[in-house]
Formats: sequence, C-alpha cells, structure tokens
Amino acid sequence: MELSPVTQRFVLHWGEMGTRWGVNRTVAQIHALLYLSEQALTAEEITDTLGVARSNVSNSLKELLAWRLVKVVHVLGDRRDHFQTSKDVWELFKLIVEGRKQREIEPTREVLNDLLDSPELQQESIETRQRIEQTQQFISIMTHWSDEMLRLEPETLMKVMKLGARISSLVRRDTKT
Amino acid sequence: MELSPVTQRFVLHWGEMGTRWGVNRTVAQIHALLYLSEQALTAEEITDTLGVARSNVSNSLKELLAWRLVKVVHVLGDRRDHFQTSKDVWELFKLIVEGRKQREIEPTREVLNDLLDSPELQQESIETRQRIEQTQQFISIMTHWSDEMLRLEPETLMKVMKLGARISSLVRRDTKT
DNA sequence: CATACATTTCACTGATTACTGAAATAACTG
DNA sequence: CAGTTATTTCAGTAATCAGTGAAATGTATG
Repeated sequence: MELSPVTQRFVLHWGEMGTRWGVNRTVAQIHALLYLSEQALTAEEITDTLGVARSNVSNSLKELLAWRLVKVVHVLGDRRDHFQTSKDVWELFKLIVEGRKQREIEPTREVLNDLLDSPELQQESIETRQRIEQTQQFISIMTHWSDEMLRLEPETLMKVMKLGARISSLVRRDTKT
Repeated sequence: MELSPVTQRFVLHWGEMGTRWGVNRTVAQIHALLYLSEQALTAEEITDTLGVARSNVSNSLKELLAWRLVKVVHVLGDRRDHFQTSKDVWELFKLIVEGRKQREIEPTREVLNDLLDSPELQQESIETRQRIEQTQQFISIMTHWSDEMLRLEPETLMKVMKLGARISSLVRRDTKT
C-alpha cells in the first residue's frame, strides 16, 4: 500500500516521537498507520507499507495489543487477523495514560509504601521520612484524581477543561460553605 | 558519603525508573540523592556516593539543569558548585510536566499544524483530514488546560483534586445557567 | 600570571534495545 | 490428514544510548 504524502509524514513523525513516548519506532509507526487507515489492516499489509520485517510487525502488534491500543477484528471470508485502533483521540489518550501509570508510577508507589513500612525507616531523619511520605501521598492523590477524571464523560471533562483556571473561583465558592 | 539503607533503596529505585521516565539511570539517581539530601552536594560528593565517573555526574547535572530540576548554589569559602533540588513535590511535578511537554508534545503539535497547512492536504480523504485536525485540537486543548492548572496555587489545585469526580456536578450546575 | 583546583569535552567501550530472517509452530482448507 | 497459509519464536546483527577516563579547558587565588 502506497502512502500519500501527508499520511507518510504523519506516520514517520509518529515513529520518531515514539522513542520519546516510551515505545519503539515501529510500534509508533504501526499505531499511526492504523489511526489514519480507513479499514483494519493485516500484518502483511502493514509489513509492506512500512517496509519492516514481518516478525517486527508481529511483535509490535503484540505490544500495541498489550497497551490495548489496538484490537483484532476479522473480515468475512478472510482467515487473517485484521488490526484496528480507535479513532477516538480521547479513548486513545485514556489508554495511554492508563498504560503509563501502570509502567511508570505503580512500581514506584509500591517501593515507597514498602520503604514507609520498613523497620529501617526509624534510622532516618525526620526530614527524609517526611519527604518520602510526601512523595507517596502526592502519587496517591494524583493517580486517584486522574482515575476519576478519566472516568468522566468526555463532554463533562471537556466542560471542566474549558473552564480552565476559572475552576478556582468555583471551587472556592463551593468549599466556603 | 555512605547512604542509609532506606536512602539507598530510594536512590536505586529512582534510577531504575529513570529509564521509563525518559532520563538515564545516573540522572535519576542524582536527582533522588539530592532530593533526600539535607544539604546541597558537590559533583565530587555525588561521584563518591554513587560510584560513577566524575564526567558522568557532570553531564547528568547538566541535563538536570536543563530540566530546571536542579540548581547551582554556592557555599561561602568554597569555590566549588553545590547542587540542590527542590524538596517541593509540586514544584518538581510542574517542572517535569513542563519538560515533557516541550520534548514530547511540542514537536508533534508543530508537525500537525504544518500538515494542516500543507497544500497536499487536499489530496486526503475527509476522514483523514478530520482525524489530523481532531488530534491537533486535542493536543491544543490539553496543553492549554494543563498550563492553566499548573499555574494555580497548590492549595487551590488540591481542592480541585479532592473534589475529584464531584467536579462534574459543579460544572453541570455552572454551565446550566 | 603561574599554579592548583574544578569542570567539561570527547573518543572509546560496554550495555541495552530494536530489528531481521530463518526456522518452528499453529491454524485453516480441500 | 496433507498441504497451504498465517503467525510466532529466537538467535544473531545492527543501531542506539550510557558511562568511562584521559586530555583539554576554564577559573579562582597567592
């Protein structure tokens, strides 16, 4: 499959950024490709379009499936798997945040809890103890809040965001009572 | 400088996570060390404590300075630079979000704007054009919103977060009028 | 301004991660 | 169930990134 100029630039850029986003180039390219594609694509088609090894596509798709960013669909009369991603930016965003939370935050939270439980903690200065505790609390509050925000209806969330900083007046009014 | 068990585990873990957070191990370790340290430390002290090459510390500190996570302070009667990081989780969080926005989002926003401006765009299907446009809009809204949120007073932000999902009722009430 | 100390640069090595392609396995079809 | 097509595994290679240590550069002080 030949890519149009715009699609090609989009896919290549997404690939470049992939590294910064914590996934490799191929994974990001495949996701970009599926995102712009009208139909679900087979691994073979992806391989041809991107010009990478078949096995690379296979592994990358597995990673995208693990992130739940891509799912398998089937086409009548075709035994091959076809792959598809959501076209809904919000949905994608949620999945990405969720994934990153699992990989980038959860392990740290566990370690911090562990440290706060450990008997050696008593040997530390008050400052250190406080700092670890504050870090742990901060992470808890942030993850809890982000969970709640992502559970809201997109429209509601949109309203909240549109409100922006003016939220502060609302909050002040609300908590004053 | 010898590290206590708790500090050591903290520093090592922070280092491990560094890679997932987009910085290398040493950078993350140094940051962790400064975060728990009562006083500002010299590059030499950091080198000894972490057991890495002096030059590695130098480069890592430079990276931390670029993130503005660390700053140089001076001690009377000592010509060496001493390095310090904020102990305020909020402040650190803001700096990290800001840095990641610059590195992970800004380039994409530019490319998308570029694509939307390009003459080749006309060759694309309506669906593709819409998808790119939605992506661009989404990024704009999100970055603008996060900018505003991070500018709020920590206490205000705290209230907003404590409110959590109940924000939706507030918003509904507010926009109904 | 010479010396000593402090810091950075840079070429190299080591470690990690991404990708390939052949071989193995699995899944469907006549 | 033999043949065909689809998919995955895996060992090897390529590419990238992290870290080292010697040499070069910079900077304060007697």
